[in-house]
Amino acid sequence: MTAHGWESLREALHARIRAREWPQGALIPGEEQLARDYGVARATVNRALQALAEAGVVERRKRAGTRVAALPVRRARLEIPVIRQEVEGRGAAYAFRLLADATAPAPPAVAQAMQAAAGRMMRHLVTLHLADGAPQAFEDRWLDPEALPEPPGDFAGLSANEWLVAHVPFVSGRLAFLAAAAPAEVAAALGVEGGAALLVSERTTFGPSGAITHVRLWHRPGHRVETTL
Amino acid sequence: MTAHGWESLREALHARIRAREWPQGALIPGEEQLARDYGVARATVNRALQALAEAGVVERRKRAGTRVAALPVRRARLEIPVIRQEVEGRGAAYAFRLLADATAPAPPAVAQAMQAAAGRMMRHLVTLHLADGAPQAFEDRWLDPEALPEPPGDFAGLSANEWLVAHVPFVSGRLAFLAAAAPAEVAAALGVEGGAALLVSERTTFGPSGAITHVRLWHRPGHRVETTL
DNA sequence: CAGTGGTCTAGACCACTCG
DNA sequence: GAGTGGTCTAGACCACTGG
Repeated sequence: MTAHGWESLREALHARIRAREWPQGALIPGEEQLARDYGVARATVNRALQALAEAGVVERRKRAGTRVAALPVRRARLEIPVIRQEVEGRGAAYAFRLLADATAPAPPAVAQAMQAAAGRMMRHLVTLHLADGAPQAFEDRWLDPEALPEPPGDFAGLSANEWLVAHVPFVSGRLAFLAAAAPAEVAAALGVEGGAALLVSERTTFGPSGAITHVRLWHRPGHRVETTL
Repeated sequence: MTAHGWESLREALHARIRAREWPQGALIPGEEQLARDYGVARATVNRALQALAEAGVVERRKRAGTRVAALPVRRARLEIPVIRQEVEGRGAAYAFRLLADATAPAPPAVAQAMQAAAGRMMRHLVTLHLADGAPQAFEDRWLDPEALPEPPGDFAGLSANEWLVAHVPFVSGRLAFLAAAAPAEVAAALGVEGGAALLVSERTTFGPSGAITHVRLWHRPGHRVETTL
């Protein structure tokens, strides 16, 4: 019943939960009680329980106490690197080609994702990312010029992604992964057959004054997004 | 320069970082200094900085101090629900059909992912998950019987996934998302055309005594894995 | 070896919310 | 209204690691 640090205390409590000492949904003792039981300060118990709550093992509510989660939800941490970093991290040379740069009315799906009026004029950028000359990802980006604190200029030398992370304060964003068959334009750029199954990541980024950009990234065949739980 | 809680302190420091007061890679003041500056206890500064570190905004090392991260890596938290929960959370009725249950030598790819000897005999389960009777996901699971603390019995009434989360202590796992064209068997079960682009999640779970199970989950067309950043 | 972050303690106050 | 978790303080010790 002794624990020296909050991590070992977390393990001790986690073990008791796994052993069904407290069944699913059951109330476990309060922080003060556990602090006495284990001979530690209440703050230490608090940290251990917060870690378990963050891991989805328990649910905590004021006044109601701490309960064993009915069905444990796994939470994974996903790291989303800038493409250039990902490529260079593999020891490959990064490059990109700006395939198109135009101003056009945003398609309905994009406008909806960005919570903007349908048909709003936005900057549309199409970029191909390369690793050692081989196609890595096909990027389709819509950028709301009104949301930018300063005009970005052309994106010939610096990718839009990197310009944005350096110049626009980030507030929140939405990210989704899905699978889709490659349209002809994407397939041609990536050098795959039309209709090939590709992993697509969609990202909408919001700044202080609303949506900034919406990106659809078609990854090369075989690309995997990996994480540990 | 006053901050009342660790969250407002985190915001204050984040704002100074975004304002380039400390450039990328720069060392920011130590905890003790910041505690004096803001008139709070060092523990409060510690919590604020730990939150920024977890968000990828700063990097902290003992002795070396806290630095502004060179390129901010976005970290997203993915919640991986049990399929039944996901379905029922949408208000649909969950069901599953066990399509196959056999013992067979693990294919090389599976054995490698589970860090087991090639050809090791494992239990192979094929399951179709349904939401309101409509196919939701096609599951291909390999289960190492040696890694289980107790024999699981048949999985006719309780899905293998739920039996495992309830009976096997979880240590770590690997999760990957990819896109793949549906093989004939999967396409038939999901009611889609062969070769359709499907989102696939692969998961390998490790217990105290090694790999427990390896799962390949073919999601229905249009399925998205979403998160916020 | 010295400075930094990591952690723990004992005590306190507060916000929230359940009964 | 009362009990719970959330947070803060002031002080302390320690592990790690860069110079």
